Amino acid sequence: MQFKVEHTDIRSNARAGIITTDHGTIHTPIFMPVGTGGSVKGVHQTELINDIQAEIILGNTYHLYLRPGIDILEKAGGLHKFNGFDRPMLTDSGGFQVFSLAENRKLKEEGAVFRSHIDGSKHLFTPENVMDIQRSIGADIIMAFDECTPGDADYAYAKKSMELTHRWLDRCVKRFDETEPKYGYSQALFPIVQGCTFTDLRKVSAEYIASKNAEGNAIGGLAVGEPTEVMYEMIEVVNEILPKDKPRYLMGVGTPVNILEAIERGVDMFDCVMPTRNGRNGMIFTRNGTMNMRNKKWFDDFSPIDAEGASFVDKIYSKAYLRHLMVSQELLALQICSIHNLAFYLWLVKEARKHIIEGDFSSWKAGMIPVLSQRL
RNA sequence: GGGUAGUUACCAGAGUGGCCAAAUGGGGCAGACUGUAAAUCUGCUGGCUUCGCCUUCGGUGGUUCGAAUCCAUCACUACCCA
Repeated sequence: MQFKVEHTDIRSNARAGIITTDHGTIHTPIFMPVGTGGSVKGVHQTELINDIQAEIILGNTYHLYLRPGIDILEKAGGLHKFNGFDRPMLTDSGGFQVFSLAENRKLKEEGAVFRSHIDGSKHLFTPENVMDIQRSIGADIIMAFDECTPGDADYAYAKKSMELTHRWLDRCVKRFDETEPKYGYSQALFPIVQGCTFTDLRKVSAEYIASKNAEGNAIGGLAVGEPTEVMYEMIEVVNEILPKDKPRYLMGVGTPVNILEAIERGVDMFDCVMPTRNGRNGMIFTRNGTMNMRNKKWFDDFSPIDAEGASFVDKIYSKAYLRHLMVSQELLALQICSIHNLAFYLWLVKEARKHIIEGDFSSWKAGMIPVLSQRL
């Protein structure tokens, strides 16, 4: 994997770059649609490529390990072969599940003992086997196994948790270096900064992560309950330290506004379930604000879903029709909303990139922020 | 023509003397959702000048301190017998 910064904004830390992987190039800043179980829910590969123009998507170690299981993925020849997406992919390590499945897991130095959300069976994730699993899944970018510290953790817990993540990182790196890719193309390992909402911990963590000299670096443990302003502050603190010549990935974020704010602070990569999950729940993001497609007010609005939208669904379907589909619980509603939202997110980062290159990112962003959070 | 069962809020359907503005489900309205245990979850859903008041349980008239609940009668619906 290679990364090249093409342009850096004059007034901010925003930058435009290119990541090159064996499965193709990624133009940053980029948004990565989340396909936890090997599929971006409700969206075909052709739509991802042609309509949404996704350059990279995510998968999740925890979910893929539980189902279909690593044997099947190896037999398939890796996730790319299995799901038919021939572009770059990234797998999360399962670290987030250590956080989100908190009631069903136990943390130890060795790793995390989980109970499967599918059948209740017990499993152990260690930095070593998580590396092995991600070798078998075969994503282009794989993530270190971390503990995603809750946003409201106290200092003592946050410190302990961060230190555990660092020790786990060392073990991840060791195992990663000892092993080879399984399918003939290279994989990059990204470590993850933790430290919760504490500036000094974030600094310590960023320095530690930077010292690993990885091909890219991630910021984790944000947008997990802390105030938005604190999240921005943490991004600033961390990006001050993380190397400029490596891509920075802000994990799990976020709203369109969050993304522009983070781009301004030097983040290059994003992923979030929001466009797909909220989409399935009837929320549509547009460059003019958001709409709840279940609301009565759309019932006789026959205008296109999004007249300025980037995707084909925006023009061929009306708001009234989409509301009807949503209210009727038609599967097509979920697909339309997911495709629209992902296309919008990809449009947003592409537009940001364009303005970074053209040199007017800050003023463009300043104009977008108030509009994006409007409620239509 | 005779018999039986029934008629409850937008719909379906509990409730059979006071704790009933009335369970539950659906529908409707609104909100939430940030490295996906999420096509999910949470509120509200008779009216009002909302610590209270008013109007509702097919219609009307009774019994009772008190009725969606008991009685009479009328109307309608379903099924059964002719």
